[in-house]
Amino acid sequence: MKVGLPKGTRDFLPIELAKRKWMFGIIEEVFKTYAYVPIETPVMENLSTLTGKYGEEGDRLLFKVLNNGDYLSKSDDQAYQSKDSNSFTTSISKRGMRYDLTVPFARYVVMHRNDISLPFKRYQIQPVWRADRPQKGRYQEFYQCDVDVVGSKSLSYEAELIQIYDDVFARLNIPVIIRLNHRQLLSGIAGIAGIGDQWLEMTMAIDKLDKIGEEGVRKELTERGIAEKAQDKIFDFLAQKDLASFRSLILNDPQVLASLGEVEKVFAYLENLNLKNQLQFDITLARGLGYYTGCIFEVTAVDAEMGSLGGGGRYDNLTGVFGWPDVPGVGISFGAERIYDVLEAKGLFPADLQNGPKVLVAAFDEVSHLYAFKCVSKIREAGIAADLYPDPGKLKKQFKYATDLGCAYIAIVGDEEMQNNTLNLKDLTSGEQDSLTIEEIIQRLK
RNA sequence: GUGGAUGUAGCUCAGCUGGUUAGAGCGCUAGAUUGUGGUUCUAGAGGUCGUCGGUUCGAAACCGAUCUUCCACCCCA
Repeated sequence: MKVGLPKGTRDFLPIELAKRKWMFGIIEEVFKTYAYVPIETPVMENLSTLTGKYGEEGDRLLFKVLNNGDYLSKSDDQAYQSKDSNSFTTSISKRGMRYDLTVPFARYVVMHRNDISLPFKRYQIQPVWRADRPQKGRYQEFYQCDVDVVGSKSLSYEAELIQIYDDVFARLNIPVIIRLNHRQLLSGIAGIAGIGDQWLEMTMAIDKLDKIGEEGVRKELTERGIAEKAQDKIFDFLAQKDLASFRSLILNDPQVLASLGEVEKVFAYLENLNLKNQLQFDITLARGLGYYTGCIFEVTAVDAEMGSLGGGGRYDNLTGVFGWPDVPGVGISFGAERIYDVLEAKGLFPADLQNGPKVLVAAFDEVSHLYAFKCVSKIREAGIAADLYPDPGKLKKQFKYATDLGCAYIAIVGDEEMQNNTLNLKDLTSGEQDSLTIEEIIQRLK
């Protein structure tokens, strides 16, 4: 039997999991501090809940779950004959695996609207699945950490979420740039440039400005059928680096003015609050997911070659498709795998992440092994992680096992120790050792 | 989904234009050392050369398919 893993998925070693838990712990702690509560949703959703929410591209990346039973006899034979994969798929698959945490959350809010009170602030740390082609920092199974609040239009939440980004990355010691933009500012620019109906295409093109430059963006805009005159107008706006100069370009377009006012208000909330990371208004920031309607965010590491470490935005009508219109919401997501990779690359995990027991007890012979078993029990009763090596005898083996496991101490028991009612406790890092009673050891290891 | 690279011991990698029994370092196991790990020395184990098929007297090497990983797109965390 040849063993292997589906592509884009991974196992985690004990030390890796210790690091991940440390990272998730910090993120979760910040979420709780800002008064968000945890929820969970199932791995699978009805396919109808997921399809159409992420655009055509997203539908292609959805993992579908094959129906149980004799699914072929109930399949759409006509779709099969005409090689229509989409129709055929829906006839043999009614469930899919979650693609992100936001859409399932929207479904959750609608279904539990009588059990939650608005504004509802929740966080959710769970894996999601995408049938994307894997690359570095890009997997088919990966964790997202989402914080969202639904049921309020207050821009104080935008400010709060920026604070959460700032707080988490400061605690993780990763310097980041938090970029902020507004979706309607983008559509407003498109309107002023006379291409209001093509604003989404414009957005996708200018999103790449830092990657392909002005020339590249212009080329792409031309390919998308946007006239040169309109392009010039667009680039007038893109050249503006701050809000004030941006404002001077907007004549009297009420929609754009209002959006700009929203961005300004977010900055006003954060004024004098001493963010530890850089917050930047960036008119070129665009985010793919179709459902954002207001402010949008993205976080990138200052000095690491890694895509975005997180993103989010305001979606004023996400629950509408599930039958509950006009519930505004805003949220952000942390990309756990990428943050992990940055932490690893920069050596930012604490060195003392304890993944093994605090102490390993080593016995010298069968008689002392019986005694050692009772010692381990007492240490465990005191709430200290302790283990007993199963085979008495060779100390070399027991030492090696203790080191490999990451134990801080080893406690050796032989004739001498049994007579004196002690154990020989050795600090594996410093090499110091003492003869101590069980009580003294518990005191020392607490 | 498109284009391109990659795969040899647990890990990192050698292996010439196809030619005896496929190597090294690290790691692993045992011993030196029957009350002390990390250092040192000695010995040892470990490979269907990603998989399947083809070309050839002969394939780790050449060709095809497939899978994995990686890179650039697309998109995204």
